[in-house]
Amino acid sequence: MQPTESKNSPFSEADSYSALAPTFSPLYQQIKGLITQSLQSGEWKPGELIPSEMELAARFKVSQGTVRKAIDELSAENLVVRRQGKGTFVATHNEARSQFRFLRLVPDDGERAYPENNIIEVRRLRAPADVARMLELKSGESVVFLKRVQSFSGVPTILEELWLPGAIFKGLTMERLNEYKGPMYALFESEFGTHMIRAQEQIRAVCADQLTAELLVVEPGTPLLSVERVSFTYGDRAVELRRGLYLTSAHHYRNELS
Amino acid sequence: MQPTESKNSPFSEADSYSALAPTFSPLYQQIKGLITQSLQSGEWKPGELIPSEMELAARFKVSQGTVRKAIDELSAENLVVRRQGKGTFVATHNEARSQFRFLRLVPDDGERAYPENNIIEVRRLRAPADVARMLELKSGESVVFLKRVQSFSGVPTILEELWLPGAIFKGLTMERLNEYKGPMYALFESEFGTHMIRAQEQIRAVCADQLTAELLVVEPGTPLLSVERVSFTYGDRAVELRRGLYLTSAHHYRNELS
DNA sequence: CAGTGGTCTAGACCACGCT
DNA sequence: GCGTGGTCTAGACCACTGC
Repeated sequence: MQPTESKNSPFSEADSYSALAPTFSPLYQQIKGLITQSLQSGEWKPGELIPSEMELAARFKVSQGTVRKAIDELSAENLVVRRQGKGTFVATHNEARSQFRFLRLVPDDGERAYPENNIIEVRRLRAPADVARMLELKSGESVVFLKRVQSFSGVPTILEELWLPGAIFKGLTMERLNEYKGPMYALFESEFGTHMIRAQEQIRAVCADQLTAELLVVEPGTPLLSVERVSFTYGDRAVELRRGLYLTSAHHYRNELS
Repeated sequence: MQPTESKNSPFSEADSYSALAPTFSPLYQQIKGLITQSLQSGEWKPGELIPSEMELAARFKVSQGTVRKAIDELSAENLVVRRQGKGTFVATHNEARSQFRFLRLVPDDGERAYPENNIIEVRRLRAPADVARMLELKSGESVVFLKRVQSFSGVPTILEELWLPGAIFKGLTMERLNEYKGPMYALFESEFGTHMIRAQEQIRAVCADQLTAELLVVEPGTPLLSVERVSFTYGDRAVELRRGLYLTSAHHYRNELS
């Protein structure tokens, strides 16, 4: 293992492969890249134990400290989880710990609880232009469309539409979805091998139209939070577009700025 | 410099000060705490250069690597900024780099630009109960109340009310505020010695009431984003309460989930 | 007890910014 | 050329987990 350009190791003897490559990146970044590749390729699946720091150091022929720094960053990005005395695990949505990771709507008072799920509609259709653009597909390619209402202790609060690339989410059925209690990302991960690592949201205020009002059992015109989300899996591939309408009379969207 | 409990250094000879202290924290965390104290006390002011890693290592009698790890975390928390070849600086809001750090409203298309500021009202008054609670004051203590409209290329978009502890923000006047172009936090920092390090927001959708509609030049009933923010300075002291109403017809609140 | 991640040290060299 | 932070290594010991 060598830096992409120039000698970097204290023991580099032969700097004879003099550089053409203009890009330099530190060793630990390259290690991080290699580990990420293994995550992406499925060599280690979500929830599994990855090799110990010593083993990885041996595999890549670098010191343990270098592997450590690579894993530190992966851990900071929530791609892996370290557990002292046990090892390092691939991050998963199938854990109590990550139930609320992507759910920012919290009750104004009272305990946080995961909402009930009510699937209204599941269809396969051709991607409209805007959806295709967001999901990095060609317009007209197959997508899975999904509509659902989520309720907190019986009160309908979130109306959501999802678009997913048809190629990845082939066998997605309403039955499969209704069995599930927790976050949909847990199902996406275990059933379709697609683990979400980050997402980007655009938030607006809108008024409920007629249909929305009926589904959320509010007056038409009620102000709602419009949340449009694009989610990404390994390698920053966009694999989900979500458009949600949140009722914020007893909940709020919480955000931490730093 | 020693860990709070038990020997930790490879060279610790005398472990005769056998522990009563039940709490253990790593050396680098303690160093981090000491550096934070110096930041809080104003030993190094925003924008200033702090001592080099070698100097700090000598001061605290630890290795450079330990100081490095402490500063790494402070840097990750945006309390300091490292610049290779120059040194480590105390983070400041008086920099182009941090203009948009706490402003999450971005235009749907076009370049990001800092909005114009229009102060409507500045008053000293006694803290209402809810405000006092949020700012960790006693009900009735003096606060500065501030109301303003912010416009993007002439279009009024944000209506905001601020409450600030009167004890800290004594000489805050409308003139002072109107001179300023950039983020208010830059002024708070240089004029009142209060540097904001993080904030927490609660977001809802609401409808514009009569007065709001006039100030934002929209129809009453227009849906708006309600953003309530509490900001904190060193030591997690709450020092600002902000209630904003954002017009989201040409802008959106952007958020990154990870 | 062995194995894992977590902390700490010491020393080397690299990349960068300035003078 | 010097001083800064950035990278890399090697080796020691600590804290936690599970056999």
